[in-house]
Formats: sequence, structure tokens, C-alpha cells
Amino acid sequence: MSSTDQSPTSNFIRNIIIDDIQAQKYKRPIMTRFPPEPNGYLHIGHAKSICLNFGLAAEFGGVCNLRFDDTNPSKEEIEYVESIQEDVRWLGFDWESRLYYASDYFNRLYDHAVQLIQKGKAYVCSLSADDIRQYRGTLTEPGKDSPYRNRLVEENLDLFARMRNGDFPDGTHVLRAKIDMAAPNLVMRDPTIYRIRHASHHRTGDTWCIYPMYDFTHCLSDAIEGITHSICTLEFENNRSLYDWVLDELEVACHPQQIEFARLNLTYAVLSKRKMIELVEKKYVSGWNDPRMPSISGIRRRGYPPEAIRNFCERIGVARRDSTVDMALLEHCVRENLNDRAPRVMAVLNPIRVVIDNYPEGQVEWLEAPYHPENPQMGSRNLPFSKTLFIEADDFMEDPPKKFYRLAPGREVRLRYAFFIKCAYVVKDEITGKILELHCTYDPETRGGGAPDGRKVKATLHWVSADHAIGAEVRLYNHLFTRPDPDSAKDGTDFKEFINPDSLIPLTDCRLEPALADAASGSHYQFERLGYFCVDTVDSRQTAPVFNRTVTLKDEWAKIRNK
RNA sequence: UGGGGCGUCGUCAAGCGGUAAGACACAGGAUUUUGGUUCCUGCACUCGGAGGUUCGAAUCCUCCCGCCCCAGCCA
Repeated sequence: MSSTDQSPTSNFIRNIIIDDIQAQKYKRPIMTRFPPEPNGYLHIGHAKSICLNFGLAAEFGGVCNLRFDDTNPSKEEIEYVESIQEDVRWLGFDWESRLYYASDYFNRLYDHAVQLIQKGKAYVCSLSADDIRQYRGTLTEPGKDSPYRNRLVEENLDLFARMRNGDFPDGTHVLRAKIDMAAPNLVMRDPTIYRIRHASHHRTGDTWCIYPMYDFTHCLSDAIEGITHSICTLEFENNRSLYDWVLDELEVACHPQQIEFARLNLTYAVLSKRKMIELVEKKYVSGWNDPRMPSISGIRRRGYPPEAIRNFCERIGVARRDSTVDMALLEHCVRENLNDRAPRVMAVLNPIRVVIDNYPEGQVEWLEAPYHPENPQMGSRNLPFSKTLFIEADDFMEDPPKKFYRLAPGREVRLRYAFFIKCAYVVKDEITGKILELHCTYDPETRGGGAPDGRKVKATLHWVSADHAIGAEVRLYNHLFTRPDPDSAKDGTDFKEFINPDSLIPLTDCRLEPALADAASGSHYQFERLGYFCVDTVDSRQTAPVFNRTVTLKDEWAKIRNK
């Protein structure tokens, strides 16, 4: 019943792994890792990486580690390590006992740094940060050697030990790899590999006051864990030379292969950590888990199922070219999944009162309605039908255009699983002209929705019984931005200028069929003819339900109407 | 005017010298008690451009054009 995952299409990383396995490059199963820095929440772009790393490992009988790249105590927090684990688990992946932290390797990393010094391949540089930048040169001019570049090994060893001992304040010294100040690749111009930071680390506390840099830590962590394929995004391509240099200089058990792929971009969204933080901090959204955010916690709360995300990640492919995936594909994956599993139910979002003039006052009859017409196994519930109902305001037009075939004066339509009704007349407010209620007649012969005489109606409407419906708030979500590329206005307009004023439309006067009274937190439903909705996990209460619109149904009428 | 990457349908993306998969989107049509679903059909004589090699090129070579990344003691 659940949507089957797409059969994997070829991609260059999978091909590399297949070749490596065929060539018997490794005497053991392949091993990958997902290495987030715990300095923020995960988003859909991370999901691509997670699915890739865990997915490839599973596909080829290997394993994938979860490793926190926690080498910068001033930016990282325990809150993030917890949310990241929750998100990865929610996506459906299991690192079993392989939860690692780069900080677990601080001792070994320190030893490796000492080895580099002993080999004459690293030195303590006492230039200021500013001077280091000056000495680095530019894209077109070579850098020049630091005056500290030729310090003796013994002096370097002593200084580095004292750095570790806390003898120096922040910023006074760094440890640098001695490579080549004239290298055309800036990364190789004697990169800093250790800096002094008198800061408390979320795991090691105050044990250390020097912390290794990414380029030194990451490759060694990969080697320590025995990673075979170290998959990262394109912006690390320049760093690969350094990744390889460190592992070549040091005695390590293995030398993983770094492979870069293009990060995910999505239309109508912004996926950079910096911009997402700005949206949260400046209150453009309610938080990291605002259903409009592309964060994992946001899309979870929005109601996107993990299976849909995984399917999406498989479908977008993996390549090396910069690309922007159409949000419509993500939404398609969500609909495809929810179409199979979501029970159908009726909810009127913008109610308009309908009085059935020929229906007996006070009478109620209960009509059986399946939860999923294509899947009878999902069962059914009974709907109360009575003299006063609500239908959707959009389903009635007093003066309908050509292609509109819902309710209008004199016209007959079907109420789903109930009766045919015909609109007799409209009652309006004498002053404002606003429609107050519709008066209709029903045909008792059409009970259940079928006409014994075989006559047809052009439309079937959803409805609820006024006396039995329960009130609810429904939050309609739309794209957070009005433009597919909020990030890259050619005139440099700030992305926040493109925030969609209609990205959240809260409706507080919605009426739900009574079966929804005990909808579980987070559960998914299709509100017939409207879209997929879920019970909000944060604000919904038994006495005051709140539903989020996950995604609309495809809407042919909306297309016609907009022409 | 340093180095490293990348350019195949509107958007993703296979293809790796033998004559352009697939998906989304879009446009028609059928079925339908959701203008939903499902089902058909259409949608790149052409692969950034120009030359060249070859019986044969998106795939190899040359030149050109465009876009992305790198000057954190961030990752």
C-alpha cells in the first residue's frame, strides 16, 4: 500500500563504489559517514546527503556512521546534537552503535600534530590573524613565507605543548602545516591546523584550549573510523588536496577517497544555514520547526512523510553540476505517498450555510462513507446528515462562468456519499449583499449519492452537518517565497523582500466532520477535494484542534479559473 | 590575466565511440460519487559554441563562451 521507493538510477558515486567493489579495492564492506557540525538544524539539503551516505552503505552491504564534527566549541551546542539525531532517526536511518564525535579523537589528533612537527611538516606560527592573511597572497599572487616558518623542531614542539597547556591567550599562535606558500591552490598555502580557543566544549569541557581545524580533523577522523568513501559537497573540492596531503604525511591505517557532489537547491526556498537562522531570529517564521521552513523539523511538522523525502532524494539524482530542483517534484513525492495512506475525510474551510428546505426538522440520518474508496481495508465511518449543512464558499457562485460546474441557483449537484441537492434561492444581507445562506431541496431517492433514474450531475461537493461538525483552526501553507529564486535577484534585492505574505493563511472558522474529533497528533488526512492535512504536533488540543495543510491536491479548476 | 570544477528538454537526470533513458512540469484525451487518483498520447533530428579526428561523436582532440568554488585562527 505504501508507495514503493523508486528503483535507483545510476549516479557517478554509485558507479565509483561498484567499480571499487568489482576491483576488490577493499577487503571489507564499504563504510560511509554523515558528518554534521552541531551548530544548527538539519534541512532538506542534509537529507540528500543522509540518504546518499546511509543509502549507499545499505545498498552495498556496508555501514554508515553518524559523526559530529565538533571542533569549534564557540559555535556548537548540545541542543543541536540532539535535534540532529532525532532528525536522522526520523528520516529512517540507523547508525546503530556507531555514534562518533570528532572530539573523541582529540588525543590522537594531537599526537598526529606532534608527528607532523617532528617530521618538519608543521610549525607554530606567531603571526596575527591579520598578518597571516597578508602573507597568504591573493588569487593571482603567491604568498610569502611566515617569519616563523623555519622554527626548529624542538622549539615548535615546546611551543605547541605550551599552547596546549594554556600558556597563551587566544589568537597568539597557531599550528600550521608547512606545505607551499606559492601553491596555486590557496588551501595549500600553509593552512592553519590548530588554533587556541579558551572555550568550554560541549563534550570535553575545559580539557582542551587548542582545537584542530576541519581540514586536519576530518580526514583523520575518516581514517580512524575506516571510512572507504568520504562523500561531501562541491565546495570542499579545493580542500581535497589537503585531505590527501595530511593522510599521506601521517601513518594512518587507511586513506579514504573524498568524493564531492552538488548540494541541493530548491525553488521557492532558501537552504543556507545563515539565511535560515536569519528567518528564525528576525521572526519571519515562528522557529526552526515552522512548517514553512525547509528544515527537517519544519517539513516534519508540515506533514511531509519521511518515505516521501527519501523517495525525493532518490529521484533528484546525484551529480556534480550546480542545480535547482523544482519544489513541484518534492510536492509530487509527498502527494504520491499520502495518496496511498491518508484516510479521506470531509472538512469545510470557509463555511457557507445551506438549509435543505424539504428535509424534516430535527431529523438526522447516518450515512456510511469509506475512508479510502480505492482501499476498502481502511474501513469507513458514518456521516450525520441533517437539515442544516455547511459547504465550501468556493463551491457556490451566484453567477457562474462557463467552466464552473459546482453549485449555482437552479443547479443540482451531489453531496458526497449523501444526496443530490438543488439550489432554490440565496439569502443575502440586505445592506452588505453578503451571502448569508443557501436554500436547497434534496432528492430522497439519491441517498448515498446515486440517482435511480440515472441522471447525472457535474459536480460532487464535500459538506458537513452544521449541528454535528466540530470547530477547528486550519493553517494554509504556501511557498515561503514569491519567487523561485529568492536567493539570486540580479539587482541584489535581499531575499527577505520576496517573502510570500500569503505563506501562512490561518483559518479559524473551519468545520470538520465529527469523526475527526479523536484525530491523533501528527496524523495525516486527505480533506476531500482540498488537500492533505495533518494534526499540528505543537498547537493542536483535543478541545481546539489545529490542522496544517501539508500540500494541496492538484487543482484543475484553479488552472481554469486563473486563465 | 592563479588554481579547481561544471555546461544534455522549462526543471532534475541517464548516457562513457554505434546513432538522445526516465522523472517532474506542461498540453491533449479516457475513466471517475474527490475538477483527486488511475490510464493513454504528445513534449531535445539534438547534447554551450566553432572547428577537427572517425565509416560513425553528447561521448575523443583543439580553441572559444558561460556559470560555480577558493584569499576563516568556520565547516
